[in-house]
Amino acid sequence: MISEEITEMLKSAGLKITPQRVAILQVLMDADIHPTAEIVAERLKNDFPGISLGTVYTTLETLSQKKLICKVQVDDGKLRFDAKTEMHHHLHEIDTGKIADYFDEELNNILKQYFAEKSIPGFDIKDIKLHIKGEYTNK
Amino acid sequence: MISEEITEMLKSAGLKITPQRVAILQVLMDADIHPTAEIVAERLKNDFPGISLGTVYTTLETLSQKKLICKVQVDDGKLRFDAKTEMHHHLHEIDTGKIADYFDEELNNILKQYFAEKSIPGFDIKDIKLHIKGEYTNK
DNA sequence: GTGGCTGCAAAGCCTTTGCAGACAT
DNA sequence: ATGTCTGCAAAGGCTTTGCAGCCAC
Repeated sequence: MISEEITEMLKSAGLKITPQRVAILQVLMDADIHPTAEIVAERLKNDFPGISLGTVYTTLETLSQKKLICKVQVDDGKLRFDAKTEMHHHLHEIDTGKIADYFDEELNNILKQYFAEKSIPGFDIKDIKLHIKGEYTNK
Repeated sequence: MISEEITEMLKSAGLKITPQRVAILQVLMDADIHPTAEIVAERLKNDFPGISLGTVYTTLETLSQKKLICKVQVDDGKLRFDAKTEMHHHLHEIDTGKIADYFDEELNNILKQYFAEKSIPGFDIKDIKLHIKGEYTNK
């Protein structure tokens, strides 16, 4: 994603544009996996040698509150972050604890249709995410 | 669940039968929500005034390794535990952070059939769990 | 110029670990 | 009898908080 789009995202969320925030969002959007705060800080070390881990934490929290990113948690106890906002699902690799994104439009349609017909009494669904646990067979 | 069944579960997992372990499993199985270690300890205070929080943690970890219970995590950063072993799903109430179980055999069948036909390349699925986020409308 | 943001350090909280005594088998 | 388990306390790791100086606006 190009820097101007990121700037625009921050601006429309009512946040000041700082180099750190732009860089943190950039890292998250380019990330293959769902990084922890520490991983984000690590990847910023080249461009921002002086960046503070505390700032990364607070920035991620801020972005999360503004709904620009999401928090993700698995059973390893560390908080991870996700810049994807479209409906998607997660593949948990049991051995390594890694989480990959899983996009499946056909599945989304099945789920939407299912819950359109059969709603859960008294519960208003905002989001559905599949957590698919398993392991890679050959690699 | 009656105490003899719990004893049997522990025995077949190769664990020694101690009053603490039986009580912890009992609490988890009777729990309406998914308790944290602290909540479990709290509920045990009546019957085991001297029980240690550390013991609760280590016991829950042991039970989890023996697959008698599962770890559950949401975005509040606390580890929670679940004694349900059948396939089921979770309703996250956004406001309160509470997690309720959601059983739906019809949905399970749809998911099983879907992934039987359309497998994910190179990925061997062990478990599928829906995390349904939303809020209760009227209560 | 002003309010918000960063960096740093300290504190906080949840969880794990180490060890001595106690217990289940 | 012995190997495991409990309780306690200390340590550990991740995250939050407080504050002074700095920066975007």
